[in-house]
Amino acid sequence: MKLSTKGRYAVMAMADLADACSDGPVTLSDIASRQSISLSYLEQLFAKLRRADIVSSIRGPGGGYQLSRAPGEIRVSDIIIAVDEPLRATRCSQAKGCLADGRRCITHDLWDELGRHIYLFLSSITLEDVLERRLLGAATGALSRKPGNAGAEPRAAE
Amino acid sequence: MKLSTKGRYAVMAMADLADACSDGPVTLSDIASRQSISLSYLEQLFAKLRRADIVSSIRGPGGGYQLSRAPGEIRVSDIIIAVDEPLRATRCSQAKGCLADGRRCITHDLWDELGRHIYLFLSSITLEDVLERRLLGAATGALSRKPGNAGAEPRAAE
DNA sequence: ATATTCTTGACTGTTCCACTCGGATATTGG
DNA sequence: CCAATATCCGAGTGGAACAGTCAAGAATAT
Repeated sequence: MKLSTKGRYAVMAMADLADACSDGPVTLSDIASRQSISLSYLEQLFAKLRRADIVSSIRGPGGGYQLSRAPGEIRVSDIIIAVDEPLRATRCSQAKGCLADGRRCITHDLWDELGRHIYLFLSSITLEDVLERRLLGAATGALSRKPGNAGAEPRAAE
Repeated sequence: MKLSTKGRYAVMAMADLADACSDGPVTLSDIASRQSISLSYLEQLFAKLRRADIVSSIRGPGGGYQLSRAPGEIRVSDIIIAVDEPLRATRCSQAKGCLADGRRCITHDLWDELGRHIYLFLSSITLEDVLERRLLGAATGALSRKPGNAGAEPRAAE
Protein backbone atom coordinates (compact mmCIF):
# COMPACT_ATOMS: atom_id res chain seq x y z
CA MET A 1 0.00 0.00 0.00
CA LYS A 2 1.21 3.44 -0.75
CA LEU A 3 -0.04 6.83 0.26
CA SER A 4 0.56 9.65 -2.13
CA THR A 5 3.64 11.63 -1.25
CA LYS A 6 2.12 14.68 -2.83
CA GLY A 7 -0.07 15.39 0.16
CA ARG A 8 2.90 14.82 2.42
CA TYR A 9 4.85 17.63 0.83
CA ALA A 10 1.83 19.87 1.14
CA VAL A 11 1.49 19.18 4.85
CA MET A 12 5.20 19.70 5.37
CA ALA A 13 5.03 23.03 3.60
CA MET A 14 1.93 24.08 5.49
CA ALA A 15 3.51 23.17 8.79
CA ASP A 16 6.53 25.23 7.84
CA LEU A 17 4.31 28.12 6.86
CA ALA A 18 2.32 27.94 10.07
CA ASP A 19 5.54 27.93 12.02
CA ALA A 20 6.95 30.99 10.29
CA CYS A 21 3.99 33.18 9.42
CA SER A 22 3.73 34.91 12.78
CA ASP A 23 5.43 38.01 11.41
CA GLY A 24 4.04 38.69 7.95
CA PRO A 25 3.79 36.64 4.77
CA VAL A 26 6.23 33.87 4.00
CA THR A 27 7.97 33.42 0.67
CA LEU A 28 7.78 30.16 -1.18
CA SER A 29 11.52 30.38 -1.69
CA ASP A 30 11.99 30.31 2.06
CA ILE A 31 9.80 27.26 2.46
CA ALA A 32 11.48 25.59 -0.47
CA SER A 33 14.94 26.00 0.96
CA ARG A 34 13.97 25.10 4.51
CA GLN A 35 12.04 21.99 3.52
CA SER A 36 14.22 21.25 0.51
CA ILE A 37 11.34 21.01 -1.89
CA SER A 38 11.55 22.37 -5.42
CA LEU A 39 10.21 25.90 -5.70
CA SER A 40 8.25 25.28 -8.86
CA TYR A 41 6.71 22.22 -7.35
CA LEU A 42 5.66 24.21 -4.31
CA GLU A 43 4.07 26.74 -6.62
CA GLN A 44 1.83 24.05 -8.02
CA LEU A 45 0.84 22.88 -4.58
CA PHE A 46 0.13 26.34 -3.24
CA ALA A 47 -1.96 27.17 -6.28
CA LYS A 48 -4.30 24.41 -5.19
CA LEU A 49 -4.13 25.38 -1.54
CA ARG A 50 -5.09 28.90 -2.49
CA ARG A 51 -8.07 27.73 -4.53
CA ALA A 52 -9.17 25.77 -1.49
CA ASP A 53 -8.98 28.93 0.62
CA ILE A 54 -6.51 27.43 3.01
CA VAL A 55 -3.88 30.04 2.30
CA SER A 56 -4.02 33.56 0.91
CA SER A 57 -1.35 35.25 -1.14
CA ILE A 58 0.17 38.70 -1.32
CA ARG A 59 2.07 39.61 -4.42
CA GLY A 60 5.05 41.79 -4.93
CA PRO A 61 8.10 42.36 -2.77
CA GLY A 62 7.50 41.62 0.87
CA GLY A 63 4.65 39.38 -0.20
CA GLY A 64 4.19 35.69 0.17
CA TYR A 65 1.64 33.31 1.62
CA GLN A 66 -0.38 33.40 4.80
CA LEU A 67 -2.73 31.00 6.50
CA SER A 68 -6.36 31.87 5.90
CA ARG A 69 -7.37 30.55 9.30
CA ALA A 70 -5.69 29.79 12.59
CA PRO A 71 -3.55 26.63 12.65
CA GLY A 72 -6.03 25.05 15.03
CA GLU A 73 -8.75 25.45 12.41
CA ILE A 74 -6.86 23.81 9.58
CA ARG A 75 -7.16 20.06 9.52
CA VAL A 76 -4.64 17.82 7.84
CA SER A 77 -7.41 16.33 5.76
CA ASP A 78 -8.20 19.79 4.39
CA ILE A 79 -4.68 20.07 3.07
CA ILE A 80 -4.54 16.63 1.56
CA ILE A 81 -7.92 16.90 -0.08
CA ALA A 82 -7.00 20.27 -1.55
CA VAL A 83 -3.78 19.01 -3.05
CA ASP A 84 -4.47 15.43 -4.00
CA GLU A 85 -7.04 14.20 -6.37
CA PRO A 86 -10.25 13.19 -4.61
CA LEU A 87 -9.10 10.45 -2.30
CA ARG A 88 -10.45 7.15 -3.38
CA ALA A 89 -10.06 3.79 -1.80
CA THR A 90 -12.64 2.35 -4.14
CA ARG A 91 -13.19 3.22 -7.74
CA CYS A 92 -16.26 1.10 -8.24
CA SER A 93 -18.95 3.60 -7.36
CA GLN A 94 -21.45 2.52 -9.94
CA ALA A 95 -18.98 1.70 -12.67
CA LYS A 96 -18.22 -1.59 -14.33
CA GLY A 97 -16.51 -4.54 -12.72
CA CYS A 98 -17.85 -3.98 -9.26
CA LEU A 99 -21.09 -5.81 -9.74
CA ALA A 100 -20.21 -9.48 -9.80
CA ASP A 101 -23.57 -11.11 -10.40
CA GLY A 102 -26.09 -8.57 -9.29
CA ARG A 103 -24.92 -7.28 -5.94
CA ARG A 104 -21.91 -5.18 -5.10
CA CYS A 105 -18.48 -6.69 -4.95
CA ILE A 106 -17.64 -8.34 -1.66
CA THR A 107 -14.91 -5.97 -0.64
CA HIS A 108 -16.71 -2.75 -1.46
CA ASP A 109 -17.71 -2.01 2.12
CA LEU A 110 -14.21 -2.72 3.32
CA TRP A 111 -12.54 -0.06 1.20
CA ASP A 112 -15.35 2.30 1.86
CA GLU A 113 -14.84 1.91 5.56
CA LEU A 114 -11.08 2.20 5.26
CA GLY A 115 -11.39 5.46 3.37
CA ARG A 116 -13.73 6.86 5.98
CA HIS A 117 -11.38 5.69 8.68
CA ILE A 118 -8.39 7.45 7.19
CA TYR A 119 -10.40 10.58 6.70
CA LEU A 120 -11.53 10.58 10.29
CA PHE A 121 -7.98 10.22 11.47
CA LEU A 122 -6.63 13.01 9.30
CA SER A 123 -9.48 15.34 10.10
CA SER A 124 -8.99 14.82 13.81
CA ILE A 125 -5.56 16.41 13.59
CA THR A 126 -4.98 20.08 12.97
CA LEU A 127 -1.89 21.96 11.92
CA GLU A 128 -1.58 23.14 15.48
CA ASP A 129 -1.44 19.55 16.67
CA VAL A 130 1.31 18.80 14.20
CA LEU A 131 3.37 21.77 15.31
CA GLU A 132 3.03 20.93 18.97
CA ARG A 133 3.44 17.24 18.28
CA ARG A 134 0.40 16.01 20.09
CA LEU A 135 -0.74 13.18 17.91
CA LEU A 136 -0.72 10.05 19.95
CA GLY A 137 -4.03 10.77 21.62
CA ALA A 138 -6.18 10.47 18.55
CA ALA A 139 -4.53 7.45 17.07
CA THR A 140 -4.07 4.94 19.83
CA GLY A 141 -7.68 4.75 20.78
CA ALA A 142 -9.88 1.89 19.80
CA LEU A 143 -9.07 -1.13 17.66
CA SER A 144 -8.24 -3.88 20.05
CA ARG A 145 -10.43 -6.58 18.56
CA LYS A 146 -9.19 -9.88 17.20
CA PRO A 147 -6.28 -10.88 19.33
CA GLY A 148 -6.23 -14.12 17.37
CA ASN A 149 -2.78 -15.13 16.16
CA ALA A 150 -0.15 -12.95 17.70
CA GLY A 151 2.42 -12.98 14.93
CA ALA A 152 3.50 -10.16 12.63
CA GLU A 153 4.41 -6.97 14.39
CA PRO A 154 2.84 -3.83 13.02
CA ARG A 155 5.67 -2.75 10.76
CA ALA A 156 3.73 0.16 9.41
CA ALA A 157 6.46 2.48 8.26
CA GLU A 158 9.48 0.95 6.72
CA MET B 1 -4.56 10.54 -1.59
CA LYS B 2 -4.62 7.22 -3.26
CA LEU B 3 -4.43 3.71 -1.92
CA SER B 4 -2.82 1.12 -4.12
CA THR B 5 -5.37 -0.88 -6.05
CA LYS B 6 -2.96 -3.77 -6.14
CA GLY B 7 -3.82 -4.85 -2.64
CA ARG B 8 -7.48 -4.41 -3.42
CA TYR B 9 -7.35 -6.96 -6.19
CA ALA B 10 -5.54 -9.33 -3.89
CA VAL B 11 -8.18 -9.04 -1.22
CA MET B 12 -10.95 -9.46 -3.78
CA ALA B 13 -9.31 -12.60 -5.08
CA MET B 14 -8.71 -13.94 -1.60
CA ALA B 15 -12.30 -13.32 -0.64
CA ASP B 16 -13.39 -15.16 -3.75
CA LEU B 17 -11.06 -18.01 -2.93
CA ALA B 18 -12.26 -18.21 0.65
CA ASP B 19 -15.81 -18.30 -0.60
CA ALA B 20 -15.22 -21.13 -3.06
CA CYS B 21 -12.52 -23.31 -1.56
CA SER B 22 -14.82 -25.41 0.61
CA ASP B 23 -14.66 -28.29 -1.85
CA GLY B 24 -11.10 -28.67 -3.06
CA PRO B 25 -8.62 -26.32 -4.69
CA VAL B 26 -9.77 -23.38 -6.78
CA THR B 27 -8.35 -22.52 -10.18
CA LEU B 28 -7.00 -19.08 -10.89
CA SER B 29 -8.97 -19.14 -14.11
CA ASP B 30 -12.16 -19.43 -12.10
CA ILE B 31 -11.25 -16.51 -9.88
CA ALA B 32 -10.16 -14.49 -12.87
CA SER B 33 -13.46 -14.92 -14.66
CA ARG B 34 -15.61 -14.41 -11.55
CA GLN B 35 -13.79 -11.29 -10.41
CA SER B 36 -12.91 -10.17 -13.93
CA ILE B 37 -9.23 -9.83 -13.21
CA SER B 38 -6.55 -10.79 -15.71
CA LEU B 39 -5.30 -14.34 -15.22
CA SER B 40 -1.64 -13.46 -15.62
CA TYR B 41 -2.00 -10.65 -13.19
CA LEU B 42 -3.55 -12.99 -10.66
CA GLU B 43 -0.61 -15.32 -11.12
CA GLN B 44 1.74 -12.59 -10.03
CA LEU B 45 -0.35 -11.78 -6.99
CA PHE B 46 -0.73 -15.40 -5.93
CA ALA B 47 2.98 -16.00 -6.32
CA LYS B 48 3.50 -13.45 -3.58
CA LEU B 49 0.63 -14.78 -1.50
CA ARG B 50 2.17 -18.21 -1.69
CA ARG B 51 5.58 -16.96 -0.58
CA ALA B 52 3.85 -15.35 2.38
CA ASP B 53 2.27 -18.70 3.27
CA ILE B 54 -1.22 -17.33 3.02
CA VAL B 55 -2.22 -19.78 0.30
CA SER B 56 -0.87 -23.11 -0.81
CA SER B 57 -0.87 -24.48 -4.33
CA ILE B 58 -1.51 -27.84 -5.94
CA ARG B 59 -0.26 -28.28 -9.46
CA GLY B 60 -1.61 -30.29 -12.28
CA PRO B 61 -5.18 -31.01 -13.38
CA GLY B 62 -7.63 -30.73 -10.53
CA GLY B 63 -5.16 -28.47 -8.78
CA GLY B 64 -5.41 -24.85 -7.80
CA TYR B 65 -5.03 -22.75 -4.70
CA GLN B 66 -6.19 -23.23 -1.14
CA LEU B 67 -6.11 -21.09 1.96
CA SER B 68 -3.28 -22.05 4.30
CA ARG B 69 -5.34 -21.10 7.34
CA ALA B 70 -8.97 -20.59 8.22
CA PRO B 71 -10.53 -17.37 6.90
CA GLY B 72 -10.85 -16.16 10.48
CA GLU B 73 -7.08 -16.39 10.87
CA ILE B 74 -6.20 -14.39 7.78
CA ARG B 75 -6.15 -10.68 8.31
CA VAL B 76 -6.61 -8.19 5.52
CA SER B 77 -3.30 -6.62 6.47
CA ASP B 78 -1.58 -9.96 5.87
CA ILE B 79 -2.82 -9.98 2.31
CA ILE B 80 -1.92 -6.40 1.56
CA ILE B 81 1.53 -6.63 3.10
CA ALA B 82 2.22 -9.81 1.15
CA VAL B 83 1.22 -8.31 -2.16
CA ASP B 84 2.23 -4.69 -1.93
CA GLU B 85 5.65 -3.36 -1.33
CA PRO B 86 6.28 -2.66 2.35
CA LEU B 87 3.61 -0.12 3.11
CA ARG B 88 5.16 3.21 3.69
CA ALA B 89 3.59 6.43 4.70
CA THR B 90 6.99 7.94 5.27
CA ARG B 91 10.14 7.35 3.33
CA CYS B 92 12.40 9.36 5.59
CA SER B 93 13.57 6.64 7.97
CA GLN B 94 17.11 7.82 8.38
CA ALA B 95 17.62 8.98 4.83
CA LYS B 96 18.28 12.41 3.48
CA GLY B 97 15.83 15.28 3.43
CA CYS B 98 14.06 14.33 6.61
CA LEU B 99 16.43 16.11 8.93
CA ALA B 100 15.78 19.80 8.51
CA ASP B 101 18.33 21.32 10.85
CA GLY B 102 19.20 18.60 13.28
CA ARG B 103 15.95 17.06 14.39
CA ARG B 104 13.43 15.02 12.46
CA CYS B 105 11.03 16.68 10.08
CA ILE B 106 7.94 18.06 11.72
CA THR B 107 5.47 15.75 10.05
CA HIS B 108 7.40 12.54 10.60
CA ASP B 109 5.34 11.47 13.59
CA LEU B 110 2.14 12.23 11.75
CA TRP B 111 2.79 9.85 8.88
CA ASP B 112 4.19 7.32 11.23
CA GLU B 113 1.02 7.42 13.25
CA LEU B 114 -1.17 7.30 10.16
CA GLY B 115 0.61 4.22 8.92
CA ARG B 116 0.18 2.51 12.24
CA HIS B 117 -3.45 3.53 12.29
CA ILE B 118 -4.18 2.03 8.89
CA TYR B 119 -2.36 -1.11 9.83
CA LEU B 120 -4.38 -1.47 13.01
CA PHE B 121 -7.59 -1.09 11.07
CA LEU B 122 -6.69 -3.62 8.41
CA SER B 123 -5.33 -6.10 10.89
CA SER B 124 -8.51 -5.92 12.92
CA ILE B 125 -10.47 -7.37 10.01
CA THR B 126 -10.18 -10.94 8.82
CA LEU B 127 -11.27 -12.58 5.61
CA GLU B 128 -14.13 -14.10 7.53
CA ASP B 129 -15.31 -10.64 8.52
CA VAL B 130 -15.24 -9.55 4.91
CA LEU B 131 -17.25 -12.54 3.77
CA GLU B 132 -19.88 -12.08 6.43
CA ARG B 133 -19.80 -8.32 6.03
CA ARG B 134 -19.27 -7.39 9.63
CA LEU B 135 -17.01 -4.39 9.37
CA LEU B 136 -18.73 -1.47 11.00
CA GLY B 137 -17.81 -2.51 14.51
CA ALA B 138 -14.10 -1.99 14.19
CA ALA B 139 -14.17 1.23 12.26
CA THR B 140 -16.68 3.46 13.95
CA GLY B 141 -14.99 3.46 17.29
CA ALA B 142 -12.94 6.37 18.56
CA LEU B 143 -11.99 9.61 16.86
CA SER B 144 -14.46 12.13 18.02
CA ARG B 145 -12.05 14.88 18.96
CA LYS B 146 -11.94 18.34 17.48
CA PRO B 147 -15.50 19.25 16.66
CA GLY B 148 -14.14 22.68 15.69
CA ASN B 149 -15.55 23.96 12.44
CA ALA B 150 -18.29 21.72 11.26
CA GLY B 151 -17.91 22.14 7.51
CA ALA B 152 -16.74 19.60 4.97
CA GLU B 153 -18.53 16.28 5.12
CA PRO B 154 -16.33 13.22 5.05
CA ARG B 155 -16.36 12.54 1.35
CA ALA B 156 -13.99 9.68 1.66
CA ALA B 157 -14.84 7.59 -1.38
CA GLU B 158 -15.51 9.37 -4.60
C1' DA C 1 11.62 51.60 -13.46
C1' DT C 2 13.09 47.67 -11.28
C1' DA C 3 13.30 44.00 -8.33
C1' DT C 4 10.41 40.98 -6.02
C1' DT C 5 6.92 37.69 -5.66
C1' DC C 6 2.98 35.25 -7.01
C1' DT C 7 0.53 33.06 -11.26
C1' DT C 8 0.10 30.13 -15.12
C1' DG C 9 1.01 26.86 -18.72
C1' DA C 10 3.55 23.57 -20.96
C1' DC C 11 6.96 20.26 -20.84
C1' DT C 12 10.20 16.31 -19.19
C1' DG C 13 12.04 12.13 -16.89
C1' DT C 14 11.12 8.55 -13.81
C1' DT C 15 8.48 5.20 -11.48
C1' DC C 16 4.79 2.20 -10.70
C1' DC C 17 0.56 -0.02 -11.87
C1' DA C 18 -2.10 -3.23 -14.58
C1' DC C 19 -1.54 -6.17 -17.94
C1' DT C 20 0.38 -9.24 -21.71
C1' DC C 21 3.28 -12.76 -23.64
C1' DG C 22 6.01 -16.77 -23.98
C1' DG C 23 7.65 -20.39 -22.05
C1' DA C 24 8.85 -23.85 -18.25
C1' DT C 25 7.59 -27.28 -14.76
C1' DA C 26 4.68 -30.43 -12.33
C1' DT C 27 0.72 -33.62 -12.13
C1' DT C 28 -3.34 -36.16 -13.55
C1' DG C 29 -6.24 -39.10 -16.62
C1' DG C 30 -6.32 -42.01 -20.45
C1' DC D 1 3.95 -42.70 -22.37
C1' DC D 2 1.31 -38.57 -23.57
C1' DA D 3 -1.41 -34.88 -23.85
C1' DA D 4 -4.24 -31.78 -21.13
C1' DT D 5 -4.33 -29.10 -17.12
C1' DA D 6 -2.60 -26.22 -13.94
C1' DT D 7 0.85 -23.68 -11.41
C1' DC D 8 5.29 -21.24 -12.00
C1' DC D 9 8.60 -17.63 -13.85
C1' DG D 10 10.78 -13.75 -16.27
C1' DA D 11 10.69 -10.24 -19.43
C1' DG D 12 8.32 -6.62 -21.58
C1' DT D 13 4.54 -3.02 -22.68
C1' DG D 14 1.36 1.25 -22.42
C1' DG D 15 -0.45 4.55 -19.68
C1' DA D 16 -0.89 7.41 -15.70
C1' DA D 17 0.71 9.91 -11.99
C1' DC D 18 4.49 11.90 -9.53
C1' DA D 19 8.32 15.12 -8.97
C1' DG D 20 10.45 18.47 -11.02
C1' DT D 21 11.84 22.00 -14.75
C1' DC D 22 11.41 25.95 -17.74
C1' DA D 23 9.57 30.08 -19.45
C1' DA D 24 6.66 33.65 -19.54
C1' DG D 25 3.28 36.77 -17.37
C1' DA D 26 0.94 39.94 -13.81
C1' DA D 27 0.80 42.54 -9.51
C1' DT D 28 3.13 45.43 -6.16
C1' DA D 29 6.57 47.64 -3.11
C1' DT D 30 10.61 50.71 -3.14
